[in-house]
Amino acid sequence: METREKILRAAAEMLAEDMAAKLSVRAVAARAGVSTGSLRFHFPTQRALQDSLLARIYAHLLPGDPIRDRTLPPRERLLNCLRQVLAPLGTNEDARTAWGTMYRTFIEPEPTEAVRTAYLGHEREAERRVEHWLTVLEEEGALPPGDHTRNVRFLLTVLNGLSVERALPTGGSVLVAETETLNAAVDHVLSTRPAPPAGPARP
Amino acid sequence: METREKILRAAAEMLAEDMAAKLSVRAVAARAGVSTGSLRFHFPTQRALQDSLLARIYAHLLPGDPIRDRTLPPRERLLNCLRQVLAPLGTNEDARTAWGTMYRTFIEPEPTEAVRTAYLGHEREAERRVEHWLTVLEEEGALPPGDHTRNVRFLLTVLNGLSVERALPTGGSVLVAETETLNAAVDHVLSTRPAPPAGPARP
DNA sequence: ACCTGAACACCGTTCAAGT
DNA sequence: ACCTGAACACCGTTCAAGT
Repeated sequence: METREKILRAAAEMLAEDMAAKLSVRAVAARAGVSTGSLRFHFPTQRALQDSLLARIYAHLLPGDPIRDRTLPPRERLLNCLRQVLAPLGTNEDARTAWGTMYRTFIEPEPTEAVRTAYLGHEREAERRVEHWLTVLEEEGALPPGDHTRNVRFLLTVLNGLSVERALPTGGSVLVAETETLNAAVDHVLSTRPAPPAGPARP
Repeated sequence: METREKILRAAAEMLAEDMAAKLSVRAVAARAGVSTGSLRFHFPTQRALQDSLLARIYAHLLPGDPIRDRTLPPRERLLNCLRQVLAPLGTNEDARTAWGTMYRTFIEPEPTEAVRTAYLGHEREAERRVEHWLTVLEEEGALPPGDHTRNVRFLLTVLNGLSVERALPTGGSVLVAETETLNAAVDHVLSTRPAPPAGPARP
């Protein structure tokens, strides 16, 4: 087996055993049975390793890419992408247990460096996905060119809010409220021009 | 000046010069002109230092009753109101324990009728608050008259998202990301006319 | 082209020792 | 009670040297 693959598998194993595993150069290299230098040869930076790993995991977890479906208008496509993030959460019971593991893994324990970097890995992967969608829409001209990080953060926060609301007790229909809020968020993103290179706040 | 104060100021300066400054033990200690041991004496952990710093910044940032303060433009007032919701959550440690009780109270247990109504009470109270703000802005003409429930739900979802993000491990500065997202949300609300009586989506 | 492992410059935290 | 600075156990990255 190629070294690169050995490294990725070793890292994946460690992550499977503990969602918040440390994944340091030396730990992964030792587990894979290679040297730190070799690991660095294949993954020039620690972040590169984590990104490759999470990208692989997420790819295996949810295929399909509604953003490229040109038969639908941009708004509907972005909406579908966002829905695809929420879908695996389920509703009620499912969402509650999903949030249970989320809570126990990343909120309840002391935010040690291990926990922190594990979470930040997931966060970066999520950012990359949303960024991808916005980039596609930008290429089509549905979104003005520029820096999207502001909009990415905004959408991720909305998704976070909606996902906890799925786990919380609910009054009426979650789904209509969710759709309305998603619509509002997408509206906002599709009607703002991206931020200029610098500046503290306010588009 | 007391050492503790010197340390906090040194850290504040460094953060002022560069929002993404490193704030390592040695860097801050050197800047403050104290030893690393002394810094550890006043702030038992690096996180303790960051928490004290952020607490001070937020405290300095938040005055009282913001929505009626006609000296500020509507946007800033609504922004301050939203911040005032997030403020008592605290950051890091505080936010984590706050979310702990939230989780154990409303998510973990079976959503019995008792749990449900208890939560819905809180939710309605939050809705009433936000509704109040939007009504004030409507009376001033900053917001077109009509039904605000859509916008209320939207803002509450954003607040939910931001509040979990406070409890989750954090990468860079919570402050700037939070401010930008709040700005985006307020922008959206202040630039939409309220929805007509019925219809599935899209203003 | 791939791999090794020592070396470098950093971390945060601990702790005996001073005042 | 406060402060010092060395020491410890870790990082991620670099790089001359090997195959």
